[in-house]
Amino acid sequence: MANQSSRLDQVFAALADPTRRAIVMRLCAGEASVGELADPFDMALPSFMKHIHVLETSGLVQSEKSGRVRTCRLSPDALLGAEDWFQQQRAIWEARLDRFEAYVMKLKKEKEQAAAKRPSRTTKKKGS
Amino acid sequence: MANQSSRLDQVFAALADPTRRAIVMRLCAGEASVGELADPFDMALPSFMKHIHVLETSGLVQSEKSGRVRTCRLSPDALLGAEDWFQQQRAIWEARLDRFEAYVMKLKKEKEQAAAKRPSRTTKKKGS
DNA sequence: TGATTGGTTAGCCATAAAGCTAACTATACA
DNA sequence: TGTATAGTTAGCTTTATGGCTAACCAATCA
Repeated sequence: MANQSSRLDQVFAALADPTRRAIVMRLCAGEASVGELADPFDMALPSFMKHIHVLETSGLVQSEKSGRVRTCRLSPDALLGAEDWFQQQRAIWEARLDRFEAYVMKLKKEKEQAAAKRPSRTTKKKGS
Repeated sequence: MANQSSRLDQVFAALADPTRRAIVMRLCAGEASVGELADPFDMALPSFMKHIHVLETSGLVQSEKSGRVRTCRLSPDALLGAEDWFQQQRAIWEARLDRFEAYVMKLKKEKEQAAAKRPSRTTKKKGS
């Protein structure tokens, strides 16, 4: 029934295509008509329009038509939303690295203390 | 012939699926076996393994098998690569905003100067 | 008014994606 | 040695994606 697919799903899916990434990059530099956007691509217009539509339903791009020309512009919110996702993951990842480092330091310290007590067992496993 | 699809394509495509994002999030907290990863999902193992494989060919995840259990870990490089892409776009976008702001300021200044010369035309268009 | 331009709709096709079941391999445990 | 566990392979189905052509509006321009 439902086309249950989150905003992030749509944004990442939109950005998974090189044509669409190129469009986004182009629009970062300023708004443009469909024709201008399509020009560099060796692709039939209807195919190209599908990409525009994907970008639009993902929320990355907005457009409006005046006269017979449709002007597209970037809507940076969706882009920032996706960027946030990365930063959250990185925060978790880095926290984990910190914990890992703390763990390694603890191991190291224990090992040093053990070595201080029994100075001859430094390289051996199974000392018990 | 060639399966010409860039690393960024693959990373974004991998992240476009909520199951795979969840796996990445889980792996941010530390490595895990396929079984542990699959547990929260109501999905047959072969289907789940496909997701792992997608993540692996995208470079986001690495895994190795010891005995009969395969352990997966995040490889943060690909994640950082994608994050970079956003930051580059944002840099372009912000530079453009700066230029736009400069342009608006210039317009404003010109308008003020025009108003100083002909004080009664402030709201009208087509003054020529 | 008639032709051009800019975009849109409709519909087709090939391939890829995401899920399933069934059957199999190989390690580990009893 | 036999059984349970952890993945894996093979093969099937349904739906989504990315491309095309052909035909069709609706503004502009001559």
